[in-house]
Amino acid sequence: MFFSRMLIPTLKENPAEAEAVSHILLFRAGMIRKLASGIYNYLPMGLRVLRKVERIVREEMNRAGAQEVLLPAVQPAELWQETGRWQIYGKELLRFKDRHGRDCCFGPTHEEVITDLVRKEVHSYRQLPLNLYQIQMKFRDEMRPRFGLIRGREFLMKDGYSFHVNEADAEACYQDMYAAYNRIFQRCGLRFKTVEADSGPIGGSFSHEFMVLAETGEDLLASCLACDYAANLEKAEVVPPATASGDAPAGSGPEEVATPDVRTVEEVAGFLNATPAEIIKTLIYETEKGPVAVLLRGDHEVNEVKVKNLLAVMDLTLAGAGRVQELTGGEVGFAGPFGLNLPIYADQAAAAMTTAVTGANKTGYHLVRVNPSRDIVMTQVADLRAITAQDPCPRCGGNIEILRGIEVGHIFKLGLKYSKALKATFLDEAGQEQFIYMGCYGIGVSRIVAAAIEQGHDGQGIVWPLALAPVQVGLVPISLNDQATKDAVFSLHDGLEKAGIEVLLDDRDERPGVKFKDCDLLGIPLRVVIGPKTLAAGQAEVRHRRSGETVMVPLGELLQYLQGCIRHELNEKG
RNA sequence: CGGGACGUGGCGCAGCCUGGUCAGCGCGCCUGCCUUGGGCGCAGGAGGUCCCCGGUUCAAAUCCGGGCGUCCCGACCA
Repeated sequence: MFFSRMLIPTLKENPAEAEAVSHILLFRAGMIRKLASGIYNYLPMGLRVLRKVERIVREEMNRAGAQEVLLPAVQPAELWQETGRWQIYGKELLRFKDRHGRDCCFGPTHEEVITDLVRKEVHSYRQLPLNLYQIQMKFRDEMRPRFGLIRGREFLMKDGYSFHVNEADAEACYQDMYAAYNRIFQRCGLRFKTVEADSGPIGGSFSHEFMVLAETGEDLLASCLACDYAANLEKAEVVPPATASGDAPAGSGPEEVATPDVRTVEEVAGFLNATPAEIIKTLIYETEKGPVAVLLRGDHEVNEVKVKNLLAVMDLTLAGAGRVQELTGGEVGFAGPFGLNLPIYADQAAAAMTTAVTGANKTGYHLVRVNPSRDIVMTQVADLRAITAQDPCPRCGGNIEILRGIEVGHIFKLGLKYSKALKATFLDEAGQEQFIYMGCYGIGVSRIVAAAIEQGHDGQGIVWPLALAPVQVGLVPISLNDQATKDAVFSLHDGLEKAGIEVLLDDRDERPGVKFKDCDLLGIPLRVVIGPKTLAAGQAEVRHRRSGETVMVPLGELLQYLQGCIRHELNEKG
């Protein structure tokens, strides 16, 4: 591969519109270009990386017994109406009409299509189980695409669906996929964490997400330092407080105190000379089942997913200022659990407090010396807050650390949701008609490209894991005007290619400095420099991108040396 | 969808407040010379509906109104 003939438009300056490192570097390295918000062109080098990820995913999926298919990107509305998602999905679903006026959408996911295929072709338990996957462009009309490839509207995804005669069989498949996913991300050379995830309204006993660890990740996860427990923050259980609740505080009951213009937890704490942990905050939420109040200790954060799951609601929104006034009688900042005509859900930590400060539902007033178990009528006490680094691990009691990650994979059991909606059934051994049990497994292929950069970069540019690099070796001649150098470098290029090594020869009429900069920016793992001086010594200089380490290698041993580096690097990752 | 910002040669920006003298700078690109171990130097050159529409004005990149696009924060996310 010759640099001079490739479309690799590298840039010296950062693009104004990019903020995330991966976005900036993909852009500067000439790997992607934006066509519209959240929609990108992949240029040759970017596409090569994407293909590398695809290839690893394919190999491991196939190895795990899955079969590749390719489903249509454009789907008819009828299927979505059958599952009811045509109505539910919202504006994220890109809808349009064909020339006949039929409603269509660009597929954001393919449960409908795959289930339709299977219901038509599978009728007997003898045909099951079946594990089908595809690697395909999806389109989700995100309200806010961001961070380049991390959250685009159009993105490449591997989505797989499995079909089973029963839940036990689905679970076995889930375990296979779990193992396959771990192999995939390992082979991609990523530092990642497998975490328990919220399975959402679809239910199912478990769900896992695969998170690439990066400071810039959009997701938070809790990970135990002592055992292997790790969970998405949305999911991580909080251990109930050890102190027994119900001890009445010494002295009298709730007392109203004037707290003019004191609204936030911090303000209340400061004003009453208390700590946030001695305050109960009352959040008023709107749901499709009506408004509710949620009680939390002042220093804790609500976990809305837990609240949603407890209430079994889809919509959960903090009430606006007007509604709060209407429902509590006080302005925002003075809501409390007394005299509310609402169901009250208390987090277990709030419920266990012995003496607390709450709002008085009257602007300018709070109540002190509140004992929740004695004074507050609580509809239900539950785990409703987000875990913190101060909480113990719910499994072993060890210390928890909170990490950031980028979700690159998600597996979960779908159960019968789609097979019931679409009537996908089979006849079992007894001739009984049964619904097919399903599983679902996704990988954000294009997102992995970006995630790898978020995790692998330095001041000079991208630092690819060898398995994902667009090419393995960058070959840089110091001067092409020197005939000996020119000859050496071209024959070396051919030799390496023949040996199956991916090499990019920088044959441009540029100064060495320019080539070094671009080589670093592109993140090519191994750089071979040939110049009159090294040539005279019968050697080549090999530089490792990640470590910056430079070694002189005799020309005769170069191929072997490079092969050794590549093999070592790839094998180490499984 | 709420909040904030931006839109000027391919890219990054200045100019706008205080209308004219303003279309400019750096990078990139083209030609030539020179140079060749970390984005070199010199000389010459090409390239712009100043996002769009409308208004104010003798005069608009600049002021006003509307629209479109893009980015950032938030909400949202099988």
